[in-house]
Amino acid sequence: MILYFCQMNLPDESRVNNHCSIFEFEQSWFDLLKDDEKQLIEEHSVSLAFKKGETVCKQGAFASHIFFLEEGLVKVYLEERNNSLILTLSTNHSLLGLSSIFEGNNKLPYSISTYTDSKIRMIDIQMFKQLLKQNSDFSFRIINILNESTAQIYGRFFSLTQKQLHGRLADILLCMATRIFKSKTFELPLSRADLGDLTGMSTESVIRMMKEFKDDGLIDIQCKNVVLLDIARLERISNFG
Amino acid sequence: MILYFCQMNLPDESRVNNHCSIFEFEQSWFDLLKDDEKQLIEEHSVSLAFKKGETVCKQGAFASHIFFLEEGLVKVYLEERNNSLILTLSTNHSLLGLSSIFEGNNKLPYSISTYTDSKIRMIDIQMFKQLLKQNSDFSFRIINILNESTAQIYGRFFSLTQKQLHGRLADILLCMATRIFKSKTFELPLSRADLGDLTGMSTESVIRMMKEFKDDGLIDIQCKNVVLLDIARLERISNFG
DNA sequence: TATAAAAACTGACGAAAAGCAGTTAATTTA
DNA sequence: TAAATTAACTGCTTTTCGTCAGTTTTTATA
Repeated sequence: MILYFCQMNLPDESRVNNHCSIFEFEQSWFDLLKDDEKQLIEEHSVSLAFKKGETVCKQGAFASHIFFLEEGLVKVYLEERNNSLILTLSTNHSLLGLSSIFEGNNKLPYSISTYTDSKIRMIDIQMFKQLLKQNSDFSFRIINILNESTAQIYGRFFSLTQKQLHGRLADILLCMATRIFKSKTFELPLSRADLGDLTGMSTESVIRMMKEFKDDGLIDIQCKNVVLLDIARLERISNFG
Repeated sequence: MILYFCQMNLPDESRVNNHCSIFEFEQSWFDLLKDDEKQLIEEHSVSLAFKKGETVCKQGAFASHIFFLEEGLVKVYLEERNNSLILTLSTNHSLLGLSSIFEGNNKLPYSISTYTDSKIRMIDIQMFKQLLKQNSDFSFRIINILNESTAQIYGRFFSLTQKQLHGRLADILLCMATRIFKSKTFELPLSRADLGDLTGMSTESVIRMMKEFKDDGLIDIQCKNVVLLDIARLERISNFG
């Protein structure tokens, strides 16, 4: 039985929250700025259109912008030698690249690339820092955003280091359903290799585990189309590890 | 040959930085406060003495304080079921518990406990938030501190998920030498089990790897006393994975 | 629409690392 | 200072998971 665009009977966010890789802001930071500050942002930023699969910024490059994801889906990832680790997926209205606001080091700590066609506003980092220094309501909000993101990273850190493949895959599937697509049914924008980078496992293992989940009636997959069939059991797998 | 308190011929910080679990602030945040704000901090905080091994705060509890580690060595860690994962070790002058400055959630995201007798100033979190909202130089500095800590977590995240035991152990040993003890020779304050929680490996594996390193002439250990003998090779192991 | 290229998938194999059960050594504590 | 408890260590077994070497399917490109 495949449900299309089912009424969401989705897991309780607060429980999934912790092991989730997706990063979404409801908070509006822009509204905290004064009119002249808003204008400054507009003047010192441009909105660019990126195609699916394009690189937005490269780890190690000098940080020149803060990125505001107006629309799209992107991955934030570390790359070193042949290994790559996805830190978070980010959707609409995320503020990215905040980690480069660090006086000691002006290099980007991660790379960002798009999964779908995306619109990204690139905000001059010097100007952004200036606003942080002059508007404390704004910077307090940014601290909140940073802390939310840190909490997510902690959850993923725990998931990837303490759970085994079953748990990690369950985590990521639940996360996608609740956080990105807000539906039990969705079309995966990531390749199996990307799922591997996201869960810290090999591409082959991703495929094997997905097949196992399918055989067990937990999910249904046809290539990119995923349906979560038994969320309660997926949650148990996620919690059990 | 065992060197005691050798002149440090220690690895280049910038290279080790990334995979390091230790967290140390040179930056002074207190000086950015105005006199009356400093006074507020003093009035709304107490300095407590913790014995070795004591718990400072528990994950999941309501966050009521920011912790300033005036003296000592502590671990910041996640605990869930029987698993535990050390996020960072922190030494003198670290500001801890900043992650709980998050409007949406006032629960502590991690636990903290001491390795050595420690002096910790507990600062009322409401007052701390108040200062952040009114003093943007101060909150900008806090953003810097948060970002430094995030960068460290990323490095550890990468290390624990992409490297195997050799690399992870090398990472942590180099890190201790450069960051905590600032000497090739040091007395380990952590048990083998703690090293396991820090490197994401079992206690037995820690012991086995340490023995292997010893047999290979990389380090010398006698129970708690550690000497790094071949730092260049340890770095190669760290980089190679 | 044919061809090339990239993803998805499969099965066999082996390496890495955890778990177990027990011993020895080092600390506590009575 | 002896007994009890905890930590460190060892060898063996088992599990997990990655690697390799393919085939099949899908997608992109000429």
